[in-house]
Amino acid sequence: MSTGGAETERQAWLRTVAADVARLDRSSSAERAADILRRSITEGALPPGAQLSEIELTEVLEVSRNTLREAFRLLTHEGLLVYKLHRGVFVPELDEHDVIDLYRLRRVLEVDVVRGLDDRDPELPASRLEPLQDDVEAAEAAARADRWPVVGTANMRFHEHLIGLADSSRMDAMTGRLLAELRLLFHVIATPRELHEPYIERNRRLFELLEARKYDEAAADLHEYLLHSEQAILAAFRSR
Amino acid sequence: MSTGGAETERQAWLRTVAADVARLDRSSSAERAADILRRSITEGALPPGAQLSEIELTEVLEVSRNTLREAFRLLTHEGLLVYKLHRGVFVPELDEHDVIDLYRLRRVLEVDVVRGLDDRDPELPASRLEPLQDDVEAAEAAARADRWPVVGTANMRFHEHLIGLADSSRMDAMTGRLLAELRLLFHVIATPRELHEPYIERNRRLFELLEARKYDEAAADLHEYLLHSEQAILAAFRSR
DNA sequence: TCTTGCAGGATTGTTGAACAATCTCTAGGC
DNA sequence: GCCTAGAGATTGTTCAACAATCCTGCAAGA
Repeated sequence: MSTGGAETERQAWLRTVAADVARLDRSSSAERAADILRRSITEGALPPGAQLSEIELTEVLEVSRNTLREAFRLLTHEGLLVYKLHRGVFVPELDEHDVIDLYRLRRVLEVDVVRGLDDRDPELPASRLEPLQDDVEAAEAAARADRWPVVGTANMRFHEHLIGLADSSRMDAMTGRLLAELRLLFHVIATPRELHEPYIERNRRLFELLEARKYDEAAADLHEYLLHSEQAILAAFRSR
Repeated sequence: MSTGGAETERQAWLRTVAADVARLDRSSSAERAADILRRSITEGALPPGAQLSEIELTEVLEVSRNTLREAFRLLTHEGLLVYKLHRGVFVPELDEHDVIDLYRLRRVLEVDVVRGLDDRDPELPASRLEPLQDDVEAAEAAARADRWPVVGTANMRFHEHLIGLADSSRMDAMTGRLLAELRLLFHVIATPRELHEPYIERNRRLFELLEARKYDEAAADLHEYLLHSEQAILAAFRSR
């Protein structure tokens, strides 16, 4: 084995270790509290418009008010909570304008990632697509089990992994935020099946196009896909 | 004056008042502290890699540790500070990889905004371009006065206002973050003149293309512009 | 000489209580 | 019925304290 080969291997190992360390380094209390609240919000236990009382949550989460407020700040900057000065924190109520705004950004970012794959194709190993395949299959399995919220989660993860192909930490962060806000919208829609079912098949087709390295075709497909999804949500929104 | 005209005028006024109120309603202590720190960082008083001591800053800013930590959180989510658990907050040290990442996002967002102006052209009043013109002229004036950091600020504001044409609050937020991080990069570069001078002229050309509603041409120009800027920063970065 | 292990000091993480500022809601006056 | 005033509740901010963790320097051993 050459020295160069050993060096890159060592670098790769160092990277995995660094990732592990970063995972262990979670700021504990505040972030743990934020994790619990995040799940409560994205899973709909805390509906849009709900107010989060400080004293109540300090008891439930067993953290001090200061730490709880730090958790609030974290979630505020993820778009999952909004502060109203001297009135408290609330789960935001998004409207049609937000749908349009969110989807505009999704289209810009996701389509650009797919289109950009052309340039970096040679260095993109096929294994990078595996997470996408897993997500597609997870969605299909959940659909067979009639578990539509799970389908929604798998579909979201598909798009997260899609963005991940760009190797851009900032795009990942932005996408995480966008998808979290999108989840907020889902909860005002009563029919999760109609909302998620069509995209199982579309995600599979998109995955197959990527696998075949037909990136331009995939980008065009994705663009139309997101327009379709936006219209579906807007329609559901208006008729509620 | 027609009723419709008066109505939009009134709406515009309401918007400015709302903005003023929002400015007064700032969460005071924490955000005020964050404002001061933000300036210190973006203007280079706190160089990349510097650690921010809590006890020291509580004395300087005259706020409690808790409030200061809240200010830290705010700046952390703007990308201007990074937390290291049990070690403190630091001004991040960006590298070439970050330059590439930042510029990739700038290109995607800014070019898309300009290209998208085509669709909403009829409803885009010419007055919307005024802030851009002001920025161009501010940069030109500052250049004549040989004040290159001011030129840099004006150039940045030009791009902020450019994104503002999209009327997307989320794009505005993202751009604010991206440009703040970009400022961080500028401070490792010793020659502000070479860094900012070429773009005064390019911004003016871009503005004139927008004024002439040649959006496709403007988008192509902007794309090439950002590639050029990225290369300039990368070059300055490597030869430091 | 270099590494390893161990205090000691310094800094951050978290808590709880306290008070000031602001909002909400109810009661009373017109 | 509508407006105003004040009580009560909630948030904004501070302070002091303690626990947990990190960094530094020094001594012991290979």
